[in-house]
Amino acid sequence: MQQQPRSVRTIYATSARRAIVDLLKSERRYLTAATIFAALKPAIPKLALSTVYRTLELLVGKGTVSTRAETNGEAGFVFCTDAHHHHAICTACGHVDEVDCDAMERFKLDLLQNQSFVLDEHAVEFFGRCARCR
Amino acid sequence: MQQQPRSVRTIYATSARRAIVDLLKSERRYLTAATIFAALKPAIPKLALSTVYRTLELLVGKGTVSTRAETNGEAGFVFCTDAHHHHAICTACGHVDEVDCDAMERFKLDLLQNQSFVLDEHAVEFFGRCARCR
DNA sequence: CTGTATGCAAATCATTTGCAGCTTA
DNA sequence: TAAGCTGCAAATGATTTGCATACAG
Repeated sequence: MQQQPRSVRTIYATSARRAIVDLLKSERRYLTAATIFAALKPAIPKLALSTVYRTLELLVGKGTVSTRAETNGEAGFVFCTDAHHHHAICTACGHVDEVDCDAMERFKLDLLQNQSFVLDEHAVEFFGRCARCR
Repeated sequence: MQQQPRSVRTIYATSARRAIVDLLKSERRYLTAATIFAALKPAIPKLALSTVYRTLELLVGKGTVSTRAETNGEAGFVFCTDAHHHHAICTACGHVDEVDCDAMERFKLDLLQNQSFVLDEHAVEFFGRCARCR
């Protein structure tokens, strides 16, 4: 079940890619492809929306970016680490923080004891107020 | 911020609606509009996909059905109660169980004490093995 | 130079909508 | 009967893809 090395493909560090990663890194909240495109278009006039989509797909594959479906059907993207974690989303500013898993582990044990459900995977999103907005 | 009573609209119990609800009730796992359509088409030849969508929208509004985005971009729908709860999804059969919130409340307290994050809302999905598939 | 990435425009595909005819209450 | 539904076909809107050209290494 190993990932096949498929003849090493060199990934180029182009200006478009750098710009997209930089934006995601500085924003740290869910952005749609269209939003990213609109934000960078002025600085990079020849940028194409398809390039944004292709770059995001690449980043999600690398684990550098996490994605989720927004309520309106669009996809949102955030910069994040690839370690297992969950998102704490501020309802005031949209800032996305990562939540460590220690508390989650305790919760998992609790769930097993009280509902005898064997927890393998979980997807969690928390909505509340971050330190700055409190 | 109250919901306006908007001149009471009578909701008809049509055969198409009954069929869709019955299917969701008996399956108890995430189904896409297309899947539902394909499953009922043989029995109801004149059924239209748009009717399936319109019915699902109605059910989600009533709280009878819960929806989520599948990985391939389609929307999945499950029958469920309208009380606040979370889903425990069996990775073997896809069966969706509801998880009560007591454990969640304890988790919330834990999160506040250890990461000082004020939890307002949360969206959780658990993946594991249900009693039948264990 | 050579393998990658990009822009552009056209193609997909799930979901939505307008409208005239059909049903339910 | 009237208020709600439904099917049908066409419209929408996000995302994807083919291809010739531009660029990074």
